[in-house]
Amino acid sequence: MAKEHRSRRSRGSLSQAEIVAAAIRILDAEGSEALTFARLGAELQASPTAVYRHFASRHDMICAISDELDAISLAGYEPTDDWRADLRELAHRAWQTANTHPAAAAMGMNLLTGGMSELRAVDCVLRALHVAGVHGREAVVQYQVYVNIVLGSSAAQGALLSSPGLVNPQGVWFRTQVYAPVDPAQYPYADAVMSDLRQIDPSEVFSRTVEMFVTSIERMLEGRELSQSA
Amino acid sequence: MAKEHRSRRSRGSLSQAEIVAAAIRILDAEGSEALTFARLGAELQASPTAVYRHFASRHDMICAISDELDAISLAGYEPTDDWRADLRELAHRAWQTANTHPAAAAMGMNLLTGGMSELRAVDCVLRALHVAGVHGREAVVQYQVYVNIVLGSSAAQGALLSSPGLVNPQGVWFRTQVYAPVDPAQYPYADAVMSDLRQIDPSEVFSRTVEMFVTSIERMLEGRELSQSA
DNA sequence: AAGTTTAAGTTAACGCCATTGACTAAGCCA
DNA sequence: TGGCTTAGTCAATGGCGTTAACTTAAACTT
Repeated sequence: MAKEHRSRRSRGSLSQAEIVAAAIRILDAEGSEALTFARLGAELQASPTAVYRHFASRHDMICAISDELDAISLAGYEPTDDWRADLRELAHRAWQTANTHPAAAAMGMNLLTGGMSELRAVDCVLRALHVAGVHGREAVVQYQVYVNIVLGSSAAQGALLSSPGLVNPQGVWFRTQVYAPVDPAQYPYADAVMSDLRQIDPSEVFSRTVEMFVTSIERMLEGRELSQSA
Repeated sequence: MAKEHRSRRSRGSLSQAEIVAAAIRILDAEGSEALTFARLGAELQASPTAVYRHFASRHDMICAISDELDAISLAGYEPTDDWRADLRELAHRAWQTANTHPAAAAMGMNLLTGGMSELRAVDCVLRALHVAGVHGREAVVQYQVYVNIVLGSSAAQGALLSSPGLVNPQGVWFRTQVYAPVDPAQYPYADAVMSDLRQIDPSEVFSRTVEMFVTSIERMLEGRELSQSA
């Protein structure tokens, strides 16, 4: 029963990058509740408090994790001349990341990380808008709409996938707590489509949302041409 | 220094409704970190653990708070025959609630509460879509898009308003942590609009997003008419 | 109305967690 | 080689959600 003595990690063997990688491993395998300093220490084969030499607080670490999600999403991305394809691609990448690392996405994807990868992501979206012909203040507003939509939906997807009890074996979602003794006639519209509600494909909803955005940009550009020719 | 003895609360004097009301009061005044069982007990002038007679866990209580946010948003809402106005009105109400109770909104607005008010909200949105002429599976998908957008944006707004250090005295947002030593030339598009980024009006972004949704429904209906006349 | 039952409110405790301060030793520079 | 800096470690702390056992007042029974 003697506590197994761990050899002290050599000086400089830890880094923010390694800690973030370990954290994501834990989140993927055991969910958001498992991400504690104790568990992190075990994963790193280091003292639980060693992390504090690299992050000021848990929140700081989570921001770094979130920024790493941005980095993962952008890895290998190359801008093109097709702004539609770029906006779809960037959205798709965020969505993919949320599906690959749901707990991490639920935890940090709607946070402002203040990190380099987030800045790069901002730049990529703004570039696509610029290529489309959206500039200045308008670009910033549209950027914010896009980010809200893409990151909001992705974070929600992460939460859905990583919260046990919300997803059944077939992978479709349902409500844990049934709307108890309610008169169905009181909520006829909800009642009528209850069965459909359980069978929504989240990725279809997401791509619809993204298409909605792309179309709205197209419309804006069309409107601009009209007013120019007038 | 003797501990002030509180007279025991009489037997049925606590209720889920009163607890939720107290919780929202605390969240509004002191932010999400202040919502502890101890603080809640003080607010209710009751034992911290008394809450457990009414909610199975903290998470259950938060779901109830979230459902109350739905109730607040819907209070006084009356459906009309104008589906556009109804969708705007419902979105505006959620947004208003997020601005009035930011910490509560940040905490629970993208949760599935399983409560009655959520069900009523679902019914209201589906009704508006039905009036518009969107039914069945299509209605469910559009409903989900709408909910993701409205609740996602509102929850993000709540998080923004309730996280200290993200909002300056003038009310416009900025990043706490500046993107440290980065070559501006590496992210030219982000760099070019940095000053604009700090001056976005979130409510403008929100109404743009809602208009985008309404317009996309209109377009869908137009397309439907075209294919019918063909 | 008296006795019984039930459960809401209380009390005290437990275990987990993030965080801190003091300690240790490994790499670095003079 | 010897001191200095600091990453890694250890031990302790305070706050938190949660639980079990206890109290007591309302409600039910006959």
